Amino acid sequence: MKKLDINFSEPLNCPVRNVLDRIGDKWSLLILLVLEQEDVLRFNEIHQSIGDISQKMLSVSLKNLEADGLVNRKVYPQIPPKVEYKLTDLGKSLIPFVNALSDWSKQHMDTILKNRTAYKKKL
Amino acid sequence: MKKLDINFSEPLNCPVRNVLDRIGDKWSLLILLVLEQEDVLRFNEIHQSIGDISQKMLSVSLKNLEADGLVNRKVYPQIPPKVEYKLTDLGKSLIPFVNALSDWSKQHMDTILKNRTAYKKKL
DNA sequence: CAGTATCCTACTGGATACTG
DNA sequence: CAGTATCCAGTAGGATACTG
Repeated sequence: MKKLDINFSEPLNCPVRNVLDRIGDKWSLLILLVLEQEDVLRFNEIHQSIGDISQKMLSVSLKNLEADGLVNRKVYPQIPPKVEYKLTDLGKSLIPFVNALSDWSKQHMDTILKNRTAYKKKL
Repeated sequence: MKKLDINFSEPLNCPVRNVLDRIGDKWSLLILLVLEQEDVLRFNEIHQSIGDISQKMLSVSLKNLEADGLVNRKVYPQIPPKVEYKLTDLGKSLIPFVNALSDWSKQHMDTILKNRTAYKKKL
């Protein structure tokens, strides 16, 4: 058997797994991109920007992003409460790669969709 | 409310969603990276390279990648059967972005893990 | 060798209702 | 306003056994 340089099967050791576990969920990347476009947003602003995300998932995703240090959460102690979210520098540093991926997808989306259709017909 | 350039909530219209749905699963990217390192691999070689993937998930993931046109599947009609997998040009074109993401992750993994620990303590 | 088929669990994420 | 709490359904994915 061929020996690989990277041991992909060791999740803790594997950068791909590490980045994907955070990024590969349904909403995190979307939230990062929304925050990048608007700089600072409140909870409900993100909620409405994304549209079809539930309050629960927005809350969970924001917590995860905050825990990883990708998003900053600033609470204004007032009533009614006001909370602002923005990207940290670490979060910002990830954006170019996400955009690169998004561009690749834009470029090849048509091809991929055609491939899928053709593949189904072959079956 | 602020108006966003991209409508993220339209999955079919959203390149981020499109690329993520294929990429964000547990194994697809790993398979692409393994194939990139080894050029051509048979089913069981991929299986053993990744280590902890089940036969089922390898089969499913390979089918998806093949359907999208990212991986080529070549069958040698002989007994016992022999099937070779390799990246298509489309598949290869995705690799640099995956590697970029992987590099970012390598660079910041320690920071992120520390952030997570610190965040937990705050709770 | 290269998969399928079947069963099963655990987690993701949605809907709804409630709260400081 | 900015969330929690609770319940629930669908699915991703693992274990095992089997097949051409």
